[in-house]
Parts: sequence; structure tokens; C-alpha cells
Amino acid sequence: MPLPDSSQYIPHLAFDSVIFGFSKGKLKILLMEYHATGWLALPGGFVKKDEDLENAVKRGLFERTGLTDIYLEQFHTFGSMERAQPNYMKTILQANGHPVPDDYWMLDRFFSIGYYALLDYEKVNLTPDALSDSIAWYEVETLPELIFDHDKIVQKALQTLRENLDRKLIGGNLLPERFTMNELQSVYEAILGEKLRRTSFQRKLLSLNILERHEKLYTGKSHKAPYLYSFKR
Amino acid sequence: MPLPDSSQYIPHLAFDSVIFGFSKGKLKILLMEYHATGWLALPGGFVKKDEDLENAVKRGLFERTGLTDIYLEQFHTFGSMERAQPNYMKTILQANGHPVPDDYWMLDRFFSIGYYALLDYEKVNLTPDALSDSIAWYEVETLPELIFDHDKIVQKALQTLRENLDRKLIGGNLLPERFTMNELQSVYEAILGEKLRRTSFQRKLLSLNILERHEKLYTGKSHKAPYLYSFKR
DNA sequence: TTCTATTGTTACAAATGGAGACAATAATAG
DNA sequence: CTATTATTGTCTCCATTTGTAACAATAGAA
Repeated sequence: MPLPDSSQYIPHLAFDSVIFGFSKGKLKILLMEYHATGWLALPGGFVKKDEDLENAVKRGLFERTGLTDIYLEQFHTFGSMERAQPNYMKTILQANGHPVPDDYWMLDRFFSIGYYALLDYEKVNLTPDALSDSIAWYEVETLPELIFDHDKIVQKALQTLRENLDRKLIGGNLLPERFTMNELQSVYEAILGEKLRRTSFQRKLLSLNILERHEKLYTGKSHKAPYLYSFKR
Repeated sequence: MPLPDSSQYIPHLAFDSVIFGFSKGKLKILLMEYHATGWLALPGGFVKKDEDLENAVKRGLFERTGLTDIYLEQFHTFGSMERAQPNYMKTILQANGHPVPDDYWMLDRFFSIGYYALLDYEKVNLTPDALSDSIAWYEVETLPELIFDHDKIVQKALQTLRENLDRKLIGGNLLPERFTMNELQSVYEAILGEKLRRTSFQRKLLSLNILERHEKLYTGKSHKAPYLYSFKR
């Protein structure tokens, strides 16, 4: 696989995606592991010269997850000088098995536009990119060290997600179409990093009139079966 | 004045500043009027190749207002294809009195990072840039038409400002160091675009314990003199 | 001294949110 | 079939917050 050619991309400009999923009560994000180095990074990409920014991000998301129609939100653009670390980037590119000229475009300084995505963990079909051995889920609570300033990017994404949680009612995007109140509460708790009161949460969300109540879910457990809900269109 | 040279700037990348001020009960922003065309635009600029993004914005603010230490917040990055309008840009550049080559860098597609700034209207010393006849304050309520997608940028700035108003307690940045409760309320009302209840507003802000109360302000009017307040450090 | 406009504070009502109580119920154990 | 257990949906009580109005204080004018 040859190194990407500069001519089709906007120079100095990239995006990074913080892709959130929810499974087994934990909030998780997708990370890529680069060849040979083992370095971990956010899935990202470049913007084609004739492509909308948001389209570029959606293209990247589709390539990694196989999904379209993903909830997507821009949260910050990172543009400090400290971001540029050509030596690290050169190592990554060389580990891919190619000689890298000193003036190769990917070694330049990059401005990165951060987006976060919320999707249904179960629907994802993971595919690594050309520079990576693997892409996998990592718990947000116990993230390993990331390359470049990607730790900072994740923290900013998480902060924005928390601030937007109530205002934009986005918690449901991490769940399947139908879910129980308890599952929805778990999503809120995982995002906020704190326990919520069951009764207050239920009262609050029902009072918003954004949920539709469906049939009960019989799990086989010996207790009252919860209703399934979905978000109104 | 020669046209700017591409070699010192990051190509395809710009910033636009929505600079808010408050005067006579009205929220205002700064707009530049381009030579000959009369077209109105947000003050913006380009990022030097060895310069932090935020520094570039601060440099631009200083050049237009003479102020440093301005409250500044990034709110969105605009990257759709529709932004590119080389014909308009060419007209602007030619009105500046120079032949413009077809491949001149400023005619390219640009990604623009939007920042809003809050400052004390009285402290500002306005200076137009090389392409502009003038820079002046315009009431947000009755903005004229702007060039490119600058209307959309202003609306997004205003939306973010409103969302951040309570959470970040930023209203005071539009006022002098010391102000009356009534002035602060007027700022909130101008930003939110709605009247607030005097007593609730006063109680709310005092209960936050972020204001320091100083001497009374005797205006010469025939009624009780209000206290002056400042924000605690 | 009285009057007017505005300010700071208080009082009461309404809405909201925290905390626990309680009945309903699905499956299991006897 | 009945009792038990765990969890759910709802209700009540209470504290806090916010909407609304009332009221006293007061700087200057009449």
C-alpha cells in the first residue's frame, strides 16, 4: 500500500473522531493501533480538496465502522504549535514499510478539527486503516496513553458531550432503537461519571414527553418486567 | 500596499472573529467594509506558519481594537464547499488596486475557524485593515447583509454565546470593571433577546457569590442610588 | 415637606428536584 | 398454589429554586 498522495487533500488540515459506544455499562471509544510501534491514536483523516468538511468526517466514520447516519457533532479545532511532532509521524510512516522524504506532506504541521460521534455499539463493523494493525474499543474510564495531543482531544470531547447531554437529548444515540429506562439511565451515568437517582431520572425523562412507551421486555429474571421505550421522531 | 504573500501563511485556513460590544442597551459587533464594493464582512485573518491558532486570533483582535487580554472563545469551524466564492474575493482584491493572478492563494477554498470575543465597548480603538475602508459597530438586532457565509457565522456565534451565558458567567466582560446590577441585567437581556425579571435576576446573581459590592453610584437622578459591583477575581 | 422613580429586600406561591415509601409483578422456591 | 425475591412504576413528602408581587428605603425634584 503506497503512502497517501498530497495532491488530493487539503494540506495542514485533518480531522479526528472521538467515536463513542456503550456496552456492558461502560462508555467506550474507538482507537487505532499503528503498525510496529503499538502507538494508539484516534481514528482521523484528511479532507479532499473538493469535499465538504462534514462529508470527510462521515466518510472516515463509514470506512472504520461501516455505518452511515451517525450522530455527529463538531466540538473543537486544535491549532497549537505543540501539535506538530514530525519525528513521531515519520516513525509511524516508516513502520508502514516506506522511505519517507523529509518534505513529505504528512510530516507538516496540522490543524485538526475534532468531532465526536455516538453510535450503537452492536451495529459496528470495525475496519483498520492503512497505517494501523487494528481498531478496537477502549473504556473511557481506563484509557491507555495516546499519541500526540489525542488525550486532550478525548477530554475535550467528553467535556462537550457532558455539557450537551441534557440540552441535546443525545443519550439515546448510544442505544438500540428500543431500550429500557434502566439502560438509558446507565448511559447517562456512564457519560456523566456519576450515579443518578432512579426515580428522579424516570420522572424527569417521562415528563419531557420525548419517549414513546412500547411493550414490556421479559428477560426471564424473577421480577417485574420493564417497558421498552424509543425516542419520538 | 501590496497583496499579502502566501509564503508566510497556512494555505486554505483562516479565522473569523465575531467581536461583541455593548453600548446604549444594545449588543453590537464589529464589521469591516471592503474598498469600493461596500461589502461588509467579519474581521478575520490568516494563521502564520509558525504561530499558534489562538495567537493569530489575538493578533488580529489587537490590530483591529488595540486591546490585549480579551475574552475569547472558539465556537465552530466552517468547512463546506459553498464557502468558496473566488469571484467575490477577486473583486475585493482588485478593488484594492492590484492585478490578481488566477492562482492567487486568497482565491482558494478556505476553512474558517470562528471565534467570538467580548470586550468593553469604551476601550476599543478601531483600525481598519488593508482591504477595508472602515471598521465600525453594528447592532446585532438589525445587521445588514454580510458577504460569504458571514451571516451564518454570526448566528452561530450568537447561539453559542447564549448557551454559554449562564454556564461561563461571561456577561461582565462586556462591561467596565464596575457596573450596576441594572447594567448587568441589560447585558443579559441584550444577549438573550428577552426581558428578565428584575428581582429574580438580582437574587440569582447575588446568590452565586461572584459579585463584590462597592460604593453607590450617584447619577443625579431623583431616586435611590444603585450599588456598583465588580466580578470577584 | 411631599412626590417620583428606582433600588434592595422580603413574602408568598408555583415549579422543580431529592429521597424514600409502596404497590405491582415476573420468575423461583417451597 | 402460595410465599419469596428482585426490580419497576408511581406516589408522597420535603427542601430548594424560581416566578410574582409587595414594601420599605432613598436621591433628587417640585
